[in-house]
Amino acid sequence: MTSSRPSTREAIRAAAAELFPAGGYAGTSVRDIAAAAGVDAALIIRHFGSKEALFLEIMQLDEEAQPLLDGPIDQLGEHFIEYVLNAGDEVRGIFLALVRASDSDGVAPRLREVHDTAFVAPLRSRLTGPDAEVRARLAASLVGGLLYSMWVVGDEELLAADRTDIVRRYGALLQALVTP
Amino acid sequence: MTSSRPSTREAIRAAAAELFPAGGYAGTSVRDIAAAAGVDAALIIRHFGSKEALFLEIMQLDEEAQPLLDGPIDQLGEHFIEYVLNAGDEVRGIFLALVRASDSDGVAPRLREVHDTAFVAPLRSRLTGPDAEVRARLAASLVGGLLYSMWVVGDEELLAADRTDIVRRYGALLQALVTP
DNA sequence: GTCTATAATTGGATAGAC
DNA sequence: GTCTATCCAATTATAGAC
Repeated sequence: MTSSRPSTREAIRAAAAELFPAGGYAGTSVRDIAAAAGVDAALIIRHFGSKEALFLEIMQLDEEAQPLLDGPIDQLGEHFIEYVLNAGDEVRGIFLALVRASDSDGVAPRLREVHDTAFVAPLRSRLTGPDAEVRARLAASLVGGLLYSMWVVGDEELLAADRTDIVRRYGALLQALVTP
Repeated sequence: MTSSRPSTREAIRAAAAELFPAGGYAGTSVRDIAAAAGVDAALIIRHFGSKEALFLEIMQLDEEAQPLLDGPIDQLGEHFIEYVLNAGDEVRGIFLALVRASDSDGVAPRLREVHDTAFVAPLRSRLTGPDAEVRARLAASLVGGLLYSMWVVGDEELLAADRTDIVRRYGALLQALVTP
């Protein structure tokens, strides 16, 4: 609002959003971000306070990234897996960067938060029954496990496999937690 | 073999095996390891070549860490989940440290290797059918997802939940991939 | 084999001119 | 708001005495 040139701050944000997931938190220096953004390194600290503050400001999910869960309950499993596989680089990048930087005290709570809002809460909202809480969290484990093996581990055979087959098979497992 | 005092090298190994999983790769300095081991920092480089070489020498699974898979095939799901939950700090520590350091080019292949030998291969060996390969890798995703949510994310409700309940529920999902 | 001292680099963050 | 110059701390790794 007070800025006369909004481009600088946005350029830093855009560069950070690209470099942090690619190179990791420790592997991405403030100077790297500054160079990619075409600005001076000092401006990053001046605008965001610290490297970690910038990281945490970028690595969060806005409301729009929440998956739609309007569909029929008996297809929730497949639909959610399909969403996770297609949900674009943004969610995947945030997930990846947070997981790999989660040994830092500052980012560990953020990973919990993103995991909760992206996986647990949407599933929890549509589950019923006495064990809904545990089932929702196991469901979130299952979903996170797919992201883990494909993008953290980088399982080549899984990445090369037929996506509709994965959606069908893995979605059926998720469905078993949703409607036991 | 050539060393007159095997204690130094072992002391370094022990300290590294404890500090790396706890503090992460970037968060653990050579000096930290040296202090914990009660040796000089220069000896670490002299004995292992580099920090990364030490990390990679520690963060691997020896054969003994492989789970036994002798039991009945129709209880493999529960047994494997039970193994993963109880399999001690060693496997968990290696898994954790590798996941969080997997943005480095040097450790990414090692994570794939450990994931393969600890999760994929044991399951793959007991699966039959045309889609055994994909099913084994989805099963490994499922298993890794549980470790992810409990130990990387640190889902408190899941950690506090009844383990036998988790084994029963999550094991049933794994079983559905083993014997469809 | 071990340790002291230090090199050589890189990092985040700051001060102050413009 | 922006940039130049720099500080200061921390890192891995090495050289050489003992």
